[in-house]
Amino acid sequence: MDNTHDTDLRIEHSPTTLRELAVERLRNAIISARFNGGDRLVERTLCDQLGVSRSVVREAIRVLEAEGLVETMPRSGPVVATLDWPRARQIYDIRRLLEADAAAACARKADAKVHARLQAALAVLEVAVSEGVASRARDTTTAFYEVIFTAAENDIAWEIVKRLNGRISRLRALTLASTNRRISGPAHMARICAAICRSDPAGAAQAVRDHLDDAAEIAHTLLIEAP
Amino acid sequence: MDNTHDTDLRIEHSPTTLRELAVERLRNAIISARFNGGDRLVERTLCDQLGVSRSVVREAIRVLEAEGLVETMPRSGPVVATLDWPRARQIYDIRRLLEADAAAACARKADAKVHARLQAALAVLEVAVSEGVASRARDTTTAFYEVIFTAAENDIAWEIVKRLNGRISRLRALTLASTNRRISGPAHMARICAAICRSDPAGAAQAVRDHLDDAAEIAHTLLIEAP
DNA sequence: TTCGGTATTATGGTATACCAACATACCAAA
DNA sequence: TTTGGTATGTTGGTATACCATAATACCGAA
Repeated sequence: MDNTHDTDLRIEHSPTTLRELAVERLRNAIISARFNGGDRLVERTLCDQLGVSRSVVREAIRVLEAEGLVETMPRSGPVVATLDWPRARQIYDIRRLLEADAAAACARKADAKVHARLQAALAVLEVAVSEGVASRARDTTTAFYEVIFTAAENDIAWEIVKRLNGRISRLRALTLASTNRRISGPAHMARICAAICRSDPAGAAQAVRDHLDDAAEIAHTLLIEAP
Repeated sequence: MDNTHDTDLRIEHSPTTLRELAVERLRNAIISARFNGGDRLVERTLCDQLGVSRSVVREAIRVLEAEGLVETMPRSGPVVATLDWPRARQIYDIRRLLEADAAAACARKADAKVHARLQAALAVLEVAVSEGVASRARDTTTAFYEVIFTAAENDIAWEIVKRLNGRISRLRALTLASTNRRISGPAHMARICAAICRSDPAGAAQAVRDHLDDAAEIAHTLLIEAP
């Protein structure tokens, strides 16, 4: 009996708790605009809606607070976070810094496998955007960037970016799909992909910055002109 | 009766919940190394130590998990997060990006009041470091950076940086106080302060990067050579 | 009709109870 | 001594109870 690979028999059972399910369900409800910015999140109502006890709801709210999706104000309990332009601007600024850095690192480190993965993600993304379903466009873009951050070995930055994206999720869906752009969302991604695949860190970083400059400009228009 | 400043009479009473107190107490216990990386955080034990019910403890743990100070593994409950060099490296990388950007923005935006505030914070910091109490050095450095981020109007980035600093808190105290540096911690801060006060964005950003390069190198030494 | 006082309801904060799952201790048999 | 089976203890996950506070409704007096 060869015991060299004992770890192959290890049972890795990670039970999903109600809390985790509640977090995910609420997060999606917020991101998909089922709950809008400023909406009260009343614990007992959420209990009814989710079919769980208040303990679970409260802990889930703590998690979502930490993600910036929920704000708890004194005397009025948790509400869905609102987003104004100054905050959105900050989020785009931070993303620009972190995503450009990750793209550059990815361009330096990526091998042929990563290139293939990135190109596959781009293809899926292009289909999703052309189909015009905002949530699909957003999810496939997230997957595209995940390839980049994973290859860049920046999982902490990726966690931060994901959270920031959660906070601007409605904006993001709109800006990705926006048709009044000089360069479409997918075309921006294609430029990022091309720069990474020719191992051009500076070009990749610049392509990311271009994309985010564009997205931020659209977000600004959406937030300032249609409050 | 002039009602122009009705808001001056507004009572802004924000009650501090047990949860908030528990979060703060636990966070400090982790940051100050009373709990070390890998230590089990057993709920019922924490209840006894903190003198609160399990509800409060559980919600506090959810918050600290979100900050990255606590990790909950399947089947073994929450433990204090450990820190290895790859993760520390990422944290220093992200800080470098965000802090350099904030310093540059601060250098562009700061007026004489901000300069004075920054210089005052630097003076306090220098005293604290010379006194050799690590927690004081850390807190005063945090205050120094808070002036910068506030002036840069980057409160979201500041939240992120604070959290990241929490995760490397023990390292941070050691690197700030480290005496085997070509340029001391306070001297680095003085360079940052000087660049900001002469309104030199590029110089400020570079001074921050120099500081963080130095700190990361020391952290690397500490983590790799003394595991 | 307006206003003040009181009663009622809603809600968040906190404590406690219950249960399932896992870990550990103990004991008897081989 | 080793091993298997059982009992016991520990612990996290979840549900529920209780309480204080704030908000709202209601009613009577001016």
